[in-house]
Amino acid sequence: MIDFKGKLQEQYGYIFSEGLINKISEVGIYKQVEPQNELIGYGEVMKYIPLILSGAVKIMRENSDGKELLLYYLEKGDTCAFTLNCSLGNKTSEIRAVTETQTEAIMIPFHYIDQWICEFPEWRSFVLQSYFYRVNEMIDTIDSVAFTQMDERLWRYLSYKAMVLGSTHLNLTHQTIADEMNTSRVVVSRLLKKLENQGKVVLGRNEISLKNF
DNA sequence: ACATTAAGTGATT
DNA sequence: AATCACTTAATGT
Repeated sequence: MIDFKGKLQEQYGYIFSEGLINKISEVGIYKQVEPQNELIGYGEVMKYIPLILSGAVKIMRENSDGKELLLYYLEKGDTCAFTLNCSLGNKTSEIRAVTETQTEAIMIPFHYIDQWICEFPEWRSFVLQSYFYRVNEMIDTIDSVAFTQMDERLWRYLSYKAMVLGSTHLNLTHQTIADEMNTSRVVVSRLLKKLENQGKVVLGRNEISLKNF
């Protein structure tokens, strides 16, 4: 077995007690996933909850005709509120999770969630906090989708992406952006052109660089 | 050289 | 802001 305890300590040591860290290293399964791999599909049953050690996982909502919307990213130190939601409620996944970069995670069999809530107070607050945090983040995205103009939405999307990936240089097509924002490619192209004229981005084929960031 | 894919643009709803 | 229809540019084979 790979020794992931050090990484666990590094990422979660400041919230979790020694006892909990030990417990996690015992029952957790270390996984390294390449970019663009689907972790959870729509309607699947979750058997594990992930603790992210490094990398980024994008969480998307999808409707029946394959239209998608990016909800948020999971980063190091995060866990997925939706997984908690469907594990505790014994439901299938309402979302799709795809790795954006190479990602390291520890998968914990879901029945420990409940158990540890009683045993470890810091686990309970961790679970509650990630719930709280996601609810807030989702309210932000709802606001953005419902009340914000496309140009600003696009700028926020690019900024967020740059933040998560830790780079102002993004490699993606206008079509991909359109899909993730659930709009059309033409609109994205036009707005990107506008941003370029404002000096906020530099465009290339398959690439976008953010300026004054 | 040709086909394919990404991006740019005017006109219409 | 979305869709259509078409052009132009970049890339793969």
